[in-house]
Amino acid sequence: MTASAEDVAADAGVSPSTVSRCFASPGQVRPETRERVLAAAARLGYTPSRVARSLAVGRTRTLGLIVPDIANPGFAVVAKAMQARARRKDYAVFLADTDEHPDDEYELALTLARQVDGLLLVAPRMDTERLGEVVRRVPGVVVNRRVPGVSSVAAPTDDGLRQAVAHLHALGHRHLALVLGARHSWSSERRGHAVREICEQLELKLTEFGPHEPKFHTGAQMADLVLASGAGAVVAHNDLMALGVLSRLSERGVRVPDDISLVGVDDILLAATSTPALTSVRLPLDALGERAVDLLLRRLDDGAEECQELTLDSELIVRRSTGPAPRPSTGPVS
Amino acid sequence: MTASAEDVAADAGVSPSTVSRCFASPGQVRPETRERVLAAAARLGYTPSRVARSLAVGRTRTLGLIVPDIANPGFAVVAKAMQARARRKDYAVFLADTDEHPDDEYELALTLARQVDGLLLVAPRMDTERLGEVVRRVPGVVVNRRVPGVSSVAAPTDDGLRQAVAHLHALGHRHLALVLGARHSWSSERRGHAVREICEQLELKLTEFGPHEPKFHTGAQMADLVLASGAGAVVAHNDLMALGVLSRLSERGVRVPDDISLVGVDDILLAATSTPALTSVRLPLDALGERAVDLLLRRLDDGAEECQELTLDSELIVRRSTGPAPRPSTGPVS
DNA sequence: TTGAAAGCGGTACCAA
DNA sequence: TTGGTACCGCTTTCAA
Repeated sequence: MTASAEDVAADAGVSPSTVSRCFASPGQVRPETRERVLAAAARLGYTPSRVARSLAVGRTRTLGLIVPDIANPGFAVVAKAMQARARRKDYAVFLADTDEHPDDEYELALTLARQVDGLLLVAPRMDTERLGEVVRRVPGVVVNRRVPGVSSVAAPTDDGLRQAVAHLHALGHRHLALVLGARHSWSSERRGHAVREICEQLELKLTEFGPHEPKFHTGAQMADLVLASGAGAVVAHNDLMALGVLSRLSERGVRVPDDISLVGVDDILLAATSTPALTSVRLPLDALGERAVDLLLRRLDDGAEECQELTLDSELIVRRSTGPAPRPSTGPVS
Repeated sequence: MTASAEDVAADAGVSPSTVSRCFASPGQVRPETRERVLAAAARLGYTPSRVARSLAVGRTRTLGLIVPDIANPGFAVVAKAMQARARRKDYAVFLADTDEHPDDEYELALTLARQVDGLLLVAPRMDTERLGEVVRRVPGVVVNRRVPGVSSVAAPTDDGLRQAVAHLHALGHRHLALVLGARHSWSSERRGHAVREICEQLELKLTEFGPHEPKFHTGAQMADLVLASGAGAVVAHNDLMALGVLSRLSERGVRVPDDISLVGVDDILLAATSTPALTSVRLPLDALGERAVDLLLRRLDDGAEECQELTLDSELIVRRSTGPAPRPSTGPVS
C-alpha cells in the first residue's frame, strides 16, 4: 500500500539504513546520496511511518491532553494554545474530554499514559493520590492546580479576587455571595479560600453557594438562592457560571448592576461582550497552555528533571456588571 | 521499564503468543491458562503496547480530527461529541486546530493521514480537490459540507434559514442584511445561497457583507456597515458573528430588536442566553459529531465501502432578538 | 559514508 | 489449546 523505507532504498540503490538516516539525521549522509534518496522518496510518496519509528525509538511524539469540558470556552482556549504549541514542536495531541467526571479522568489518564510521551492535565478534581500515580508512570504537567512534586503552571486567582472584593467593598457592598465551582476542585477551593480570607479582612459578610459543576445551568440555578440570601454582589467561580447567574437574574427582572453586582473569573470572550459586560478576573489562558507545553517538552526533549512550578498573574477587569451597592446599608436597620 | 508480553509469558510459564491471545481473543485460550496469564499480567502491571500492536496489525485505533477553531463554541460541541463517541468505541482522537488557516488544513490532514485510521474533517474551506486527495489516502468523513464521492454528515441550514427569512418577512421586514462567513467556506456559500433564494421569492431586498472569518470581532466590525446600509434585520453566518454584531450595535446605542432584528445560526448556549436572547437556526451539533464518528467507524470496523451522505435537520428558534420592523415601510416614500 | 543485522513489542499463521 | 516463527517499518550500533 504505502511505500516503505525498503522500497525507497531499492529505488535509490542504497540500503534502508541510509534512507532512515536521510530523514532522521540528514547531516550524516553524503549530499549526492541524500538527494538521490529524497528524489526516490518523493517519487514514491514516501514518509517515514510514525508508528514504526515510535516502536523503534520508544517515543511517540504524542502528548495527551485531559480536560474536564472542551465546551467550556475557558478550557477550549487553553486547549487551543496547547495544541498549537505542541504542533510547532512536532508533537501531536490526543484530546480526552472527561465531561466533568473525575472517575473517568483517572482511567483515561492511565490509558493515555501508555500511548503518549507526556500528559497535560487540566484535571482540577482528580484526587492528589491518583494524580501522583499517573505522573509516576508518565511525565506530566498539571494546569491550574498545584500538586507537591508535580510540575505545574497555574494562575492562582488570589490577586485578581483580592482586587475584585476590594472593588466591591469600595462600591459599598457589605454582603457578598460566593458561587463555588466543583466539589474537590483545586481551583474552586483555592478561589473560595481567597475570597473568604479577603472578606474576613475587610469585614464583609459572605454567603457561599455550591459546590456545583462549573457550568452555565448551575450558575442559573444559583441565582435564585443568591437573591434569597440578600447579598448585594456575587463572585462566581468562573464566567460560565456568572453568565448563568446573569441570565437567570435578568429572567427574574433583577437588574445588574443596579440591583446586584456580579463578578466572574476567566475573562472569556463572551464575558466581555455579554449585556451587561461582565467584570471578570482575567487569566492568561493561552499563556497557561503554552507554558504547560513548554514545561513538558523541556522534560521530554531536553531531559530536564526538576519539577517546576510556574505562576501566572491574574488581574481584575472592571466592566459594567459591577456597580454601587443599592443602599449604603452599613448594617441592618432591624 | 514497562513489562512486555515476554515478561508476562515467562512469569506465567507460557509463550508470548498465548499472552497476546489472552488480550486479543480471550476465547481462544483455556480458562485456567488465561487466569494464570492475567494474574501474571496484573502482578507485573502489564498492558499491551498500542504502538507495537498498531505496527503489527496496521491499524492505530486512532482518529484524526481537524477543526478550524476549537475556541468557537459550535465546533467545540461537535468535537466534544466526536471524542466521546470515539472513545466509547475504543478509539483515541488526535486534535488538530487550524486556527482558520485553510493552507494548514491541507498539510495537517496529510500529516495526520499517516498516523490515523480515519479522519474527521470539519474543514469548510479546504478546496474540493485537496480534500479529495486527502480522503484518497485515508478514510474520511466530512462534516457540514458536501463533497462528491466523500462520506459526509451535514445539517444544511436551508430549512432553518427559510424559516428565519419568512419569520422576518412576517414581522414586516423588507430589507435584510446578510453577514457572510469565511470566503470559500462551504457552509457560508450554502447559507448565502439559501438566503438569497428565499429573499428573491419573497421579494425582499438583500444586502450582503463579507466574506470574513466567522469570528466575534468580524461580526462586530460588520455591525457598522449593516447599520449604514439601512437594513432592518440581519442574518449572520453564525451565532459568534451575530453576537459580535449585537455587541457592537449595543455599543452604538442601537436597540435589538426595536431598531434592528438579528438572527444567528448554530444555537450555541451563549446565544440562547445573551441579552437579548438570540433568535437562531438550531443545528443538532452533537448529533453531527456522533453521526460523523459512526459513519467513519462503520467503514473502519465493519468494512462498509459505500460513501454515505447524512442530512440532519435545522430549525428556527425564535427569541427576543427579532421583532417587528420599525416602520411598516412597504416601500420608500421617495 | 554506507551496509548488515539485531531489535522495539506485539500479531497471526502454521504445526504440533 | 498452545508454541514457534516470520513479519510490521524504522532506528541504531558495529563493521566495513
